[in-house]
Amino acid sequence: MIDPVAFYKCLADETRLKSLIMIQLEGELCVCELMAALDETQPKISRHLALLRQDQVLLDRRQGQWIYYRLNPDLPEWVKTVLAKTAEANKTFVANNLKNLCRMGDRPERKNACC
Amino acid sequence: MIDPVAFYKCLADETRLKSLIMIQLEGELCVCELMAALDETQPKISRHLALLRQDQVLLDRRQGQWIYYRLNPDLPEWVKTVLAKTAEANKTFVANNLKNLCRMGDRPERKNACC
DNA sequence: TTTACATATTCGAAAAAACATATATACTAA
DNA sequence: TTAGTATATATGTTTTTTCGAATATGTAAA
Repeated sequence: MIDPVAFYKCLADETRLKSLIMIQLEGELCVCELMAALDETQPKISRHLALLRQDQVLLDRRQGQWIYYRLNPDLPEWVKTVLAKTAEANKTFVANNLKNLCRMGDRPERKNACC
Repeated sequence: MIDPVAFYKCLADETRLKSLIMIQLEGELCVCELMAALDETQPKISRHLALLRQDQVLLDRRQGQWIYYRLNPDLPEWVKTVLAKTAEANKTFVANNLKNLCRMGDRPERKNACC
């Protein structure tokens, strides 16, 4: 059960919507990757992700020093559809941000520093 | 072209989201019908509908003293999908409001007074 | 043209959301 | 243990949103 108004408040902010779209497209992202892609401060990203986690839209997982966020697979079907369609139809909205996205998983030589 | 953040701000308020869902389900509703269904004041309904009109989500049409609001048929496909899925999946969210909905079109004997 | 009804808009106050800054926690490697 | 990196949270402030109340506009009927 999810409150539709609360869900849409999650999407009604540029930082959160871009984070969600990029996570939808990439599968999983950590805070420092989002900081680099969105060019925003750490507390700002962290605060918005905390909100998405509290509303059960995202799940988090720690791996070493990093905390990765992903979509909650138990979301209702209609919510998954909304998120998928939104990401698919708004790739240009995050195009410049995706350019600045460096995936740490793609660079195992960097064991101890983010982007 | 529609700004996805602005679009989701439209959905991020109980009055607006319920209005949109009911309009999606009913096809077209006027202000006084929404007032009765949502049990809210006239300026409040009117103000929220004005916002939805400004953002091109709704179109309005005057018929006599009443102004009917309907979905803008020229919205992008992904937006229409989001609205349709949201309405379909959240009928219980507006169930009590639909109970209080009196469609003036169904009562042609009332030529000069709303619900 | 007066009266009633439907809707829109304005304006100031209240509530909510977002922010920057500072600080706390947690993990890693030396 | 210490230093460095990543993330979270607390706090006070600013911005945005929402609201109620009053008022204005437009239509219809008498």
